[in-house]
Amino acid sequence: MSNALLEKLHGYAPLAPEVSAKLEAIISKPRDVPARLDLMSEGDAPGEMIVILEGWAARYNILPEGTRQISAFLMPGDCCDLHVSVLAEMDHSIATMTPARVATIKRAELGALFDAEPALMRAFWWMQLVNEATLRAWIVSMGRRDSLQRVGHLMCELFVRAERIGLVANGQLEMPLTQIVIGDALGLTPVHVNRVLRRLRLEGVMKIEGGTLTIADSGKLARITGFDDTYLHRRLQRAA
Amino acid sequence: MSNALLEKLHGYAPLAPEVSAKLEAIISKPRDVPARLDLMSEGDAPGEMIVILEGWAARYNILPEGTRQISAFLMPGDCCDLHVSVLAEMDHSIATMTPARVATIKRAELGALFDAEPALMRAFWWMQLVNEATLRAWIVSMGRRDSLQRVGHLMCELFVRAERIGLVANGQLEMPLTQIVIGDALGLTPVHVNRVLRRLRLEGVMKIEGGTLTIADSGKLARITGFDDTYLHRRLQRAA
DNA sequence: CGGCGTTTTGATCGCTCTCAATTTTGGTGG
DNA sequence: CCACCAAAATTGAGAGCGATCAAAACGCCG
Repeated sequence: MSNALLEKLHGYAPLAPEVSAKLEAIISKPRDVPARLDLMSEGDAPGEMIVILEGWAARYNILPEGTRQISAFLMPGDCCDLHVSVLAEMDHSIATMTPARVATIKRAELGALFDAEPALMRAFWWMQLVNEATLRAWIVSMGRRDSLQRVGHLMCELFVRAERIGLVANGQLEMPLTQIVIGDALGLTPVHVNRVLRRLRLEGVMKIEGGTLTIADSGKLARITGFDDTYLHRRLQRAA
Repeated sequence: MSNALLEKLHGYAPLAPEVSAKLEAIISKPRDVPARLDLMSEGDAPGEMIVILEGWAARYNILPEGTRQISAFLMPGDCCDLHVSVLAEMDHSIATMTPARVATIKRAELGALFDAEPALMRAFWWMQLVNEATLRAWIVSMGRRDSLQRVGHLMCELFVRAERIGLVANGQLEMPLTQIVIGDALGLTPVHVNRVLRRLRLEGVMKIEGGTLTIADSGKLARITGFDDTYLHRRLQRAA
């Protein structure tokens, strides 16, 4: 409850209380950051690992033509680069999409804790695997789904992820992403995102209204978009 | 020389001879597999880690409509899922694109070796990071580049990767991918891939002829596609 | 209340898909 | 070595999805 990261890891693989406590001990004091702030910039030497505790962020690249492509959304409990610190410099940037609360973990301390607590390392590995699977799902969307399916699929993903961390209430999710941002994530223009959202709304599938996402007919939405949430919550193998 | 994986790891972070030897010791005897064979299928419980020693493979998903989306190409030295074995089942398939020679490593043995040789684990981590960066670059291409840039960018990536493992001779690369496969990777129809390749050929930028890729004007190609190879070969940080 | 960014809607353009047919290539068996 | 076959490459014509350009309405924050 007190920490979105702990909660998330726990959801992957139950952690002993003393392990949670050890992890909590090396997480820095949270700090608040405003919306639209770069947490890490392309070209930076990666420093400490950043954890999102509240709010949303996104990984993105700016192309020579000035267009932006978002390749991932980060929600509470997500980490900005578990092991990027072995690299010399970032190949993309990460910015907050909303005001956010973040904390940091020193890589050396996390590494030491991994050595002491293999279960923790396994939990982080799983998190990393889910991230990778999400990247692949993104590629599938961009390559083989039309605009209606793309928008719907992304909303399905965000909804399921939000649900898992307790951000969904009454079947509704606070949706801080503008249509511009959604377009930057899906390779669409904001104008077209708008038309797609209207279509989904008029067909009674889902709507974004007043900054709130409501999925009216999840069955129909899943059918339209081909959404299959298994890539987000695969179970751990029984034995090591 | 004897093993593409060792060679690749060595390129990332020089390994002591005895470490290489230990790794080599747990790699199974290579076996030959024909082209278009699934090495792993979606839904399978992941077993041992597979290493490509010769030939090309690809990760892919089949969508409900029957279309295929490829999300990665695997070349000699690449691994089919370093840590996927913590998951219950594969969320995608991997198939050979050419006749190939592969070997396997038992996860438990690799894990034990990681514990004994941190440098080896770091090398594998780096490999994993490059894979992730490649996925992100793929997303950027799909979202923000037109067909000409997409095809050119993919060829740049494959060329650089092939170069690094000694597959390029006289500025030429044996290119086993059909236009159908290229289309499945880039979200384009084979017909359009064909037209794009013709344009690139007529403009004297690059050509695929007789199963061989030749980059005639790499500067022009990089300019057209916005290719920046830093995501493929970032240097390790000096100190831990 | 003013201003700016976002959302919304309309009209038109163009890149890529679709459908279709032909040519070329590579592999196989006689 | 040649005939044959299937798969891949190539080219053409036309359609459609999403982009672009433009403008108006809305909402939020100072």
